[in-house]
Amino acid sequence: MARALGLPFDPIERAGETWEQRFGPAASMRAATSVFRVQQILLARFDEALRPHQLTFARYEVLVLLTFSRTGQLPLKVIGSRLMVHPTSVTNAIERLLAAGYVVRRPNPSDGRGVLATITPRGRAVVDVATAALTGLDFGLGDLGDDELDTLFQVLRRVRFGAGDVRTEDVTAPGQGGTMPPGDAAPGDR
Amino acid sequence: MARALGLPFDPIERAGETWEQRFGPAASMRAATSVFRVQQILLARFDEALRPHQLTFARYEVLVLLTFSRTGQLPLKVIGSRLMVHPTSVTNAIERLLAAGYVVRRPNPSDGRGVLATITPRGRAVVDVATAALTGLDFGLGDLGDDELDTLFQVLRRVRFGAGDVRTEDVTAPGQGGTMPPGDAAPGDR
DNA sequence: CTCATGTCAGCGGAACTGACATTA
DNA sequence: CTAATGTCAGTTGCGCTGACATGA
Repeated sequence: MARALGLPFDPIERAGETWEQRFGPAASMRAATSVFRVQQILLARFDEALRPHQLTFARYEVLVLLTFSRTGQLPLKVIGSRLMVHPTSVTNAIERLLAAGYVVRRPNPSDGRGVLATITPRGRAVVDVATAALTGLDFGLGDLGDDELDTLFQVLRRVRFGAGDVRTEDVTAPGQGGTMPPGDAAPGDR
Repeated sequence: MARALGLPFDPIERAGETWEQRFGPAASMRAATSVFRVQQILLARFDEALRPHQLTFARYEVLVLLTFSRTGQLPLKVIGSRLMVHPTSVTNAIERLLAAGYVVRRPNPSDGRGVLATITPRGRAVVDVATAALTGLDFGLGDLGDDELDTLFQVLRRVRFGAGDVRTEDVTAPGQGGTMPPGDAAPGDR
């Protein structure tokens, strides 16, 4: 759990005031610093909730992705590209999930180089309880209203798209997306 | 640098659609996941910009905090509480900064248990160039306007305060804060 | 041949725990 | 005495690099 600080002032706001006197506009620095701090808070909450199930948030995301596929299995490369993690991190996460009995590995019959990770019944069961734990926490964002949650998502999406997460020239317009069925073999997964 | 993905769709938006069919409202999950991804993007950008100066973002923050103090020195405990990091992490960061010649350590004359970190002229110089590098990147948030930067800060602040970063019962009201002068011996640093 | 997929060994940085010394 | 400050040793988790094997 992230330590509660209990300072009588907001350290980021305080830093922003000094920053403006010293360096100039502080809006970017304050926002970026806030992203870091909130990520730290959320990660601590998630990992605490998931630890009893021998999961970290990163591994939980892998399992959820597998449950979202039609057949409960995905090539490792798809896992990496969807979750935006390094190939070696995928290998490592799958290894841990394997040790916990949540997935099995097998060669990809349609690509001799590839490996398929398949979720097990135990894996599906732990996803259910872990998801209940996280939604019970409101994903750490229970202090925000629906409008604020959506605002947060929209603003951060602009940052993500600017970083090249998505080929924006042909992405479906926000708000009317979803014409493409979710599945495990979506075109363009690279 | 965080890998640019170039997916033809937004993986978080896609996950949110499936989530709603499977588990229910996805607003919290989408927002939380977005915070994680943006933090990853920003950290990669910052560390890339800071690496030539033998700094990480965490160590850069320590140096900036020191330049913000009147005398250029702070007890390690104050560094830890302002930057919200674990005591052993402070010790480690100071050790690295010491090795790079950016700070010196000395016993705290007014508390025999404590240690003061003092920024060196080299440290002040590297803060200037590193700050120029980061502001040149707009802290990774150049795709956002001033209004969005402020919205992001405000929304994330609600999350931070909810986590106990600040004793909200006596924090100065946002927007008219700043009555307390910035300094290195602010009351209530614990 | 090139390119893609994945593993392996190893490294760096960060956050943590528990034990401990020192001092307020 | 208790509580606070900080260090030390060690662990975990993550993200990376470089080298490599295998197969498309």
